[in-house]
Amino acid sequence: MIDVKKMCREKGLRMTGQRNIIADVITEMSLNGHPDVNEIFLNANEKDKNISIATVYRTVKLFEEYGAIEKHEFKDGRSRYEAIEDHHHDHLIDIESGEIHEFTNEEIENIQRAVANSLGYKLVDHRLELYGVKIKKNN
Amino acid sequence: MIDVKKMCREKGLRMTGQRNIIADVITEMSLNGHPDVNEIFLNANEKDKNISIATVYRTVKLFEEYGAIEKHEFKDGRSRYEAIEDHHHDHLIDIESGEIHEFTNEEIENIQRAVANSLGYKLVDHRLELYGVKIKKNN
DNA sequence: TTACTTGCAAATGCTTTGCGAGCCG
DNA sequence: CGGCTCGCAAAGCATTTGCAAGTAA
Repeated sequence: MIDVKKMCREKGLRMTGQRNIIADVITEMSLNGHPDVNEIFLNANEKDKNISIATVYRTVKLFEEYGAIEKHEFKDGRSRYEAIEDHHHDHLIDIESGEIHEFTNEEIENIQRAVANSLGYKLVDHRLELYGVKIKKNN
Repeated sequence: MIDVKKMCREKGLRMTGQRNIIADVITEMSLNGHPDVNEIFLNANEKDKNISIATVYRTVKLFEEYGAIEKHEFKDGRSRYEAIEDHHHDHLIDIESGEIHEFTNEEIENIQRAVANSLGYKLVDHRLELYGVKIKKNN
């Protein structure tokens, strides 16, 4: 996983107290999840009462523009974020629990590129989300 | 493409004047696009001034629940709809023009199912969108 | 110092909903 | 008739933004 604070600082983003805390919170929460803005806000605000949700919105947008975090819009309506990881991956969402699993599949990536080309396009972005229910073993 | 009006009627949905018009409009517009609620509203309202946007929202939700139309939420923020087609397909969106192309790829479908299974899940839904830019021939 | 940031509250944009009137079966 | 629908306007929700005060470099 990349270092959000470091990357932003190196790219010239002014790192304020709020931004540092928000970067820490996102990094931390990315370890086991894909937090939405409100969850990020709650955690950040706990560490510094002087952080508003407007700042969280402005900051995640900046971090995303600086290529330090990634935004996802799954079917639950809100935007979720995670620190950029070293390798690209897609997601499988448990529609019963909301649990999110990551997976990588090079084959799908290749076919996507081929499909885009066959339609006369250069693939610049994509979205692949699987929605499923846990398979129960004993029945 | 399925017959929206017929399917809803057969499944017992009360077909009012407004619903019939909205069904017609969506069927028509599905022939060459993926209209959003406002576009559907503008067309429907033209045929019958007595159709409000609230009714369009309520109606597309119903049609979707009755399995007659499909809802898509691409990265442009609003919901887009299209009459259900005979064969499943995914979409490639031209990020410059907004143009939407449909494609089918059985291989990707199979891999998705396999990936879900390998994670212990039964695939019940998925979302695959490609975003690209047109390849220009002469340069 | 000086441009960039922030918190607050107001404004957005899309979508949903309460309510009383109207319509379908 | 009786419940389902409708239009209207108000309400919701997530997100954005104007502004005056505060802050990093």
